[in-house]
Amino acid sequence: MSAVIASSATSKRTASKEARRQQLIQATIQSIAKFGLSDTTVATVASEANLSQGIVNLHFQSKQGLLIETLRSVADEYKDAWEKALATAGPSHAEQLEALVNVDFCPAVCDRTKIAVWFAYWSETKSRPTYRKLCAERDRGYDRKLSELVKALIEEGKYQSLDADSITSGLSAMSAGLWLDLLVDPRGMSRERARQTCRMFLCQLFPQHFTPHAN
Amino acid sequence: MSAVIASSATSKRTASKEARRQQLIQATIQSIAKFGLSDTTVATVASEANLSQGIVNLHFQSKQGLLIETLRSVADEYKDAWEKALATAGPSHAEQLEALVNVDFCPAVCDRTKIAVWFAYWSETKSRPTYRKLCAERDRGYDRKLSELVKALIEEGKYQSLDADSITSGLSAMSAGLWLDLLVDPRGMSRERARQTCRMFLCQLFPQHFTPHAN
Amino acid sequence: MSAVIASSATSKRTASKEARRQQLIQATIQSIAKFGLSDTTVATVASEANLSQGIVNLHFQSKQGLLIETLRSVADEYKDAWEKALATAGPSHAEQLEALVNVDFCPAVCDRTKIAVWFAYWSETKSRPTYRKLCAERDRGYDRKLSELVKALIEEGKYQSLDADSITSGLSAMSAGLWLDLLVDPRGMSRERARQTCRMFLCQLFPQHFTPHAN
Amino acid sequence: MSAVIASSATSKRTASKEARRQQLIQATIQSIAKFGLSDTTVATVASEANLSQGIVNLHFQSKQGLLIETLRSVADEYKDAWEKALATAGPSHAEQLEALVNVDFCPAVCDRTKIAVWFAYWSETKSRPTYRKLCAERDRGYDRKLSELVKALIEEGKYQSLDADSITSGLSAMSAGLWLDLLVDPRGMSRERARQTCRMFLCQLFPQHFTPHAN
DNA sequence: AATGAATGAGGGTTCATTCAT
DNA sequence: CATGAATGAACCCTCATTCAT
Repeated sequence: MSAVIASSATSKRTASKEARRQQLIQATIQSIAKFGLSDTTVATVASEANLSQGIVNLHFQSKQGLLIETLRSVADEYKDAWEKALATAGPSHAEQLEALVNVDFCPAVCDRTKIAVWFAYWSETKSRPTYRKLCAERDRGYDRKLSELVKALIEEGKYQSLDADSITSGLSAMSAGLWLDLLVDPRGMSRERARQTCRMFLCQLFPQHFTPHAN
Repeated sequence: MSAVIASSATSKRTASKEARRQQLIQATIQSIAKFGLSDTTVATVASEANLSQGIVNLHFQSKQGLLIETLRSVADEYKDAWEKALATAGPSHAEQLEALVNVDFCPAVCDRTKIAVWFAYWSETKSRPTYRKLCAERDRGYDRKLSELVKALIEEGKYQSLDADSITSGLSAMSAGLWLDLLVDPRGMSRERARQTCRMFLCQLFPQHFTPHAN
Repeated sequence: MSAVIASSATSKRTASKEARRQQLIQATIQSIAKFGLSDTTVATVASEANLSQGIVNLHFQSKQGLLIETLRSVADEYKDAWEKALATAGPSHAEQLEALVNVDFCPAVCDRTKIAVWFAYWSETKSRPTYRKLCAERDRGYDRKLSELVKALIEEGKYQSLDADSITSGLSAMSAGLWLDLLVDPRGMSRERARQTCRMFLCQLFPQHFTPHAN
Repeated sequence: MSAVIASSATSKRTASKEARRQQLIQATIQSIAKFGLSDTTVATVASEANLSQGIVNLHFQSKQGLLIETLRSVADEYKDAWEKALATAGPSHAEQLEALVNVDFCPAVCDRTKIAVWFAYWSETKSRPTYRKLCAERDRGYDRKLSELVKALIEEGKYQSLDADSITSGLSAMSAGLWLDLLVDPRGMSRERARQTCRMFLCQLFPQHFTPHAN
């Protein structure tokens, strides 16, 4: 579904090239998780990938290029994940909303190394327009979908006291904040606890649609 | 209340020295906000402070020392803020809880440059034990207080369906996530909107204690 | 005989790497001789070698590493020289002793740039244990051999008034002192004069074995 | 006798000034002995003297100035010592020669910190004309006197086989070499052993004038 | 396509020197 | 006189990038 996978269907040479790029992107993710973004150098990436120094500038024009492609890769993967989750989930608005929220805590997406990458880039977003653009794209689609579903649910359930925008912002923020907990204090927070926490709020907000323990 | 202010009352020589340290810490905050942590160099800090390069190693032994003191300063300030807020607020549990939650969105604390600092350090927390320790200290006190108040409110209001731990984690996470929105997308989020978002959730969770529009 | 020459017989890649190391060591010797040890910087060495600054840390981990390898190189060369001299010289004790003493004044060893290196390191020996260790190793073998030969000659010639230890120390010291003269006042002292001076003392000490002008 | 002492007889202010200079020179000697010349900084000197940083540039124009005055001080002291020794010793040539040689191993002169200073400067003599000049002055007088006495003794004792210049150079070099031993390997060499070593050579060279054990 | 030796700009740090106190 | 905070040039070292192999 992603551009990456698509291109692997071309000639062998191109495929090999793409494989190298993926290898380097994965190594970059590992390096950022291990050493942090400031201590991630071309050398740490190459070493993580068991490849030579010069390889990065061969496949990406520069270190900056690699970093951007890495962010794009993580963002693409995220988008693929929630699009797939929505496609797989039941058709009701509640089911769709639950699927969307749960994506943030499924193993494929909610991986500590990937979370490390997200926060690394978010923290530099202010000084790097390119990062912001990529991050914003990620959020735009997700938030729009989330907003749609929240609005639908409110209408459906006549939850008159609820403000859709606040709910959307709040749920989205809660996810991000729980990710932060998973990153900073993995002992105090787990994927499962994080998921339950979100679910609890859904139960309180939409009692007609979500009930405790119903997972 | 903070060590910084207290020490400024000592001898002129010491005060001057402490003033320089504060000046450099403020410059560091500005630099991190402007350029990001990876692009914050001794040169950018010195320039931001309109001082010479050598000054950093004169007052802090190293760049690393300055960065740690900067984090400590922001963390101290945060702690001072919520302790003061609790002391100022009304005595009821609801009032105390509201005060605690609101602190995160008061101008002194919820400043975009300071938020940039928080996320910069959080994102390196995995590879830098010292950062984690300092950040953890910050959260420990706050979270404990938050947890106490949530539990008291649940008991008071007989909110039987609520799980105190989930509420605590969720509220705390929501704050952090809203900060992230303020950092990454300041146009889409404001301090006021963030505060209202949190309040909306409090209203839903504790309808007996919090009602809409009652600022 | 030396490790350097031996290794040049290995693969081209390794040889090239070893050649660079040698080039840098030679440049270091030149720099120390020209500017003194305190004024020898990575820049002066790189410039002397017509290479870039970064090269030193590429082949030696640090400047300190280069300095130590330089001392080791000079010390190894010295050891090779006197071992070879002994192997080449006639078998009699007197011939062996003469060869050993003469080594200190042969062009390969008694080069003003190398002498400059010796004294540079000797003068820092007190504060740098590594230097002392390397220098001590050099002296140990030489002095032991010198001592052996002096003792053998005393026994052979029944020189009852001579104390072997004093002779050994004295001859060894005289060589070092003559090197100093060559370093500090090259106009007032020459290799040849230095050699003759030593020889004169040998004639006086061991009249049966050494006679003037017999060179 | 030295200029330093002489000037201390002037006004109180000047005396105090001179005292500070002496204090700093002594601190410099200590620092060179402790850390080596390359690691001797204005800071180490000031610390050794328990004074503030700026003091060096107050009393000497520059660090270089202090270093030169330090060398001059040690050289002056040395000259004073041997002049005094000659004045005190018996009138015979042999007595004068013995006194001159012994000066190099008397506690006042043959101090390891001072020897460290000598070698520190000698090793930089090639790149620093000023050092060479000061060191040369020291040697000139001493060597001339030594030469005179050796010549007188040769004539007196009809030591026809001896070459005065070689003897002079040899004795002088031996002294320097023994100093080096004292500096580099203080456990293997002592002032007393060094003195005995020189004496042994004198006995062999001038048997009519020097006899063993006649301290 | 891949390597890794080499480069050199720029990083943090040291330190001789200056200067207000 | 003496101090020590402040400066800035120059140090060693790192690292993204280039290039011959």
